[in-house]
Amino acid sequence: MNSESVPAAAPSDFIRDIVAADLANGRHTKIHTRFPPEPNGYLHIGHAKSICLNFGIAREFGGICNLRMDDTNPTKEDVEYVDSITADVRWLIQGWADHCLGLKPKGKTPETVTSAGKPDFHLAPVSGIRQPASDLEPFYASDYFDQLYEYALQLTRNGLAYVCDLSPEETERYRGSPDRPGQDSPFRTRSIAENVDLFERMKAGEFPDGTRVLRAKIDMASPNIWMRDPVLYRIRHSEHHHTGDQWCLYPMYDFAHCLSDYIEGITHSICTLEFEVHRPLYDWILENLDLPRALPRQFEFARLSLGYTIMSKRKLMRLVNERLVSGWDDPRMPTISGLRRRGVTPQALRDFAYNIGITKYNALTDVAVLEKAIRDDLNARAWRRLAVLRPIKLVITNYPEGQVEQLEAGNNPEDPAAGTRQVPFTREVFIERDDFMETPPPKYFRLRPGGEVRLKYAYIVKCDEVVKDAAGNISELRCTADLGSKTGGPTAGRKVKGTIHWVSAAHAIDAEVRLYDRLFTVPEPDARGDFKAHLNPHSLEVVTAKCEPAVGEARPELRYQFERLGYFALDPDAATDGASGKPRLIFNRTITLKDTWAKAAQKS
RNA sequence: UGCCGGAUGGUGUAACGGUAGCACAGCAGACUCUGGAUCUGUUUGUCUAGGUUCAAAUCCUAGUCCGGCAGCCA
Repeated sequence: MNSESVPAAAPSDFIRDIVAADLANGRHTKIHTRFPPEPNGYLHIGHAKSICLNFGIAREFGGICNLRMDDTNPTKEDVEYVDSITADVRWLIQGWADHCLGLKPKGKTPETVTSAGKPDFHLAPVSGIRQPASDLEPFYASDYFDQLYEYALQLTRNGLAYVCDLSPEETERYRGSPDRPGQDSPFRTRSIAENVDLFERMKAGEFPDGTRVLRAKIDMASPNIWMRDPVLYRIRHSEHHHTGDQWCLYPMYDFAHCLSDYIEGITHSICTLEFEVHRPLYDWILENLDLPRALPRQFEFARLSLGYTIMSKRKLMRLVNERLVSGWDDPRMPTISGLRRRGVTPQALRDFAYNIGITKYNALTDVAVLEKAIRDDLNARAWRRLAVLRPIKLVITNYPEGQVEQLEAGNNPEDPAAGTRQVPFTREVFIERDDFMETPPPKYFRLRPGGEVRLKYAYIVKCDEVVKDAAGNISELRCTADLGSKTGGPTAGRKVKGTIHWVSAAHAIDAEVRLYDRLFTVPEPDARGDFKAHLNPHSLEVVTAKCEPAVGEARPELRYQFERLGYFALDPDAATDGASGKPRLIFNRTITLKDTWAKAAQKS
C-alpha cells in the first residue's frame, strides 16, 4: 500500500454530520474552521487530534482552517511557542491539507468594512495567488485587541457591561456556588456614562492590576456559573509577545474567542468538552452585539487521553523544567516535536487520529492503537538494514580468512521499487547476544550449542563451540557453515527454524543508538498522586551498535528498520559533527517490532 | 441538594425503529530467509427497571454510575 494513500472510507462523526447538513440545507456555502492554540507550551498528540479534525473538515468539505494564536494572556505566552506551534502544524498537515491552511499577510489586522449596510470588522485568510510563506503568518487574537475593545465599548454603551471594583476574592464570593445563586455586585448599577469613562481609563492605564474589571451584565442567579456576570476584561500591566507594551488591558478567553471566530468568518468553532458550559456565553456575546454577518457556532468533542502518557501542558512543562527529559522535543514526550524526533511520521499521526474517532465520551485510548498506526506506516516505508545492538562474535571456521562476499539484499520487501544494496559477508561476524542461548527454553529457535540457524541473506551455520573468557562470559562462538546453503545455493532450501541478523566484523560501523521505552510505568500516570512517581527509570538506554556499511549513508528524511529489532530514525544531533569533524551516527528507536516471542517467553 | 454532558465486548468506535458491525488488544492456526509483515478462524458487548411498538442500542418514564463547571487561565 502506498504510504501517502488516504483511508478508504471518509471519516464520519457527529461533527462532520453537522457540517454536511449545514452545507446541504444552505446554512453555509463555505466551511471555515480554525485551530486556536494558546502559545504557552508545545503542541502534543492531543492537539494533533484537534488539528486532524479541523483541517480534515476543511479538506473534506472544500473549506479553510485558520491557524490562530489564542494569545490573550501576556503573562503565560511566548514567541518560542508561536514558532514551535506553527512549525508543528505545518509538519503535521504537510502533503495532506497544506492547501487548507488559513494564514494572513504579516502584520495585517482586521479591516473595517460594511456588511449588510452595517459597520463590520473582517479578516479573511489569503487565498488565490500563492504568496511566499515568509510573507504570511498565523492569525493572532491579539491582532483584534482594537476591535475587541470597540465591541466591549458597544456592550457597555448598551448597558450590557459594567466596570466592577470588587477584588478578585470578593468577586469569587459574590459569584455564589454551583448550587447557590450569586449576588449582584454593588457596582452593577453604575451609570453607562461612568462605565464608559472608567473603561476608557482602564485602557489608558490609570489603574493598577486587579483593581477593576469589565463584566458582562447577565444574571447572577443563573444556574450556569459562566452566565453570572463573567469578567470580560482585566488589567495587566505586562508586555505582550505580539503587541508589546501597547496594552495594559486584556480580554478574557470567553470574550475574545467568539469574536475572533466572528471576525475571521469561522462557521464551525470546534473545541473540547470543558467549554460546553461556556457555550451559552459564547452565544450571548455574539447575539448581543449588532453583528451583520453569520454567527459562528461552537461544537465540542472529547479531548484525547492516551494510556501511559500525560497530556497536561503544565505537567509536560514540569518534565522539561525539572530536566526529567531533555526538552519539549525529547523523543519520549507525547509532543508533536517529540514524536517527530522519535521518527514518527505525520502520516502515522493522521492515521491514528482517524482511527480513534470523534465523540463526546471521555475515553482512555489504548497506546497500542498509536503503536499500531506507527508500525503500519513504518513497515510500508522503512528501508531494512542489518544492525547488532549487543554484539557477540561468531567465527565461521570453515570459511576462508580474508574472503569477502557481497550479498544482495532488498531495501524493502514491502516495496520492490526501493531497490537493493550489497551487504559484505566475511569469516567473522557479530550477532545479537539474545540470538544465542546455551540452555534455551522450549520453543527457542535461534542459535544454541550444536544447533543450526540461518544468517539472513547468507549461510546456514552450526554452532560447534562456545568460547568463554576467564570470568565465564561468552567471548566467541565458533561455527561451521553449510557452504552450499547461501541464498540461491544448492542446499538453500533446507529448512532451519531460525533466521538471525548479523554484521561483518571487519566492515561494521559504529552508531549510537538510543533505545526509548514508554515514559511512564502505569496506564494513567496522573490519575492520582504525583505523576512523577510513575516515571519509567528505563525509558532510555543508549548502546553502541555494530551496523552494516549501508547504514553510513542514512538520511534524516528516511526511516529504517534494523531487521528483527525495530524502526529507527536519524536524530538531529547526528548532524552536529563532533570535534573530530567526522559525522556521528545517532539513531532513535521509534518503536520495536511486534515481538510475539518475547511475550511467549515471558508467559512461560 | 444546582447546571451541562456522557454510558455499546478488555479498549475505542459504528449502527439515526428492522441481521449489533469495524479497529485495537487477546486466543488458535497457516505462511514466512525478519518469532516482522501477510492470511484464516475465534472468545467477549447495548448501565438498570419499567413502558410504547409486529420490532428498541435507538423512542418515553424513573433510576444508577461516570465526566465537566465556582481563574481577573485557556
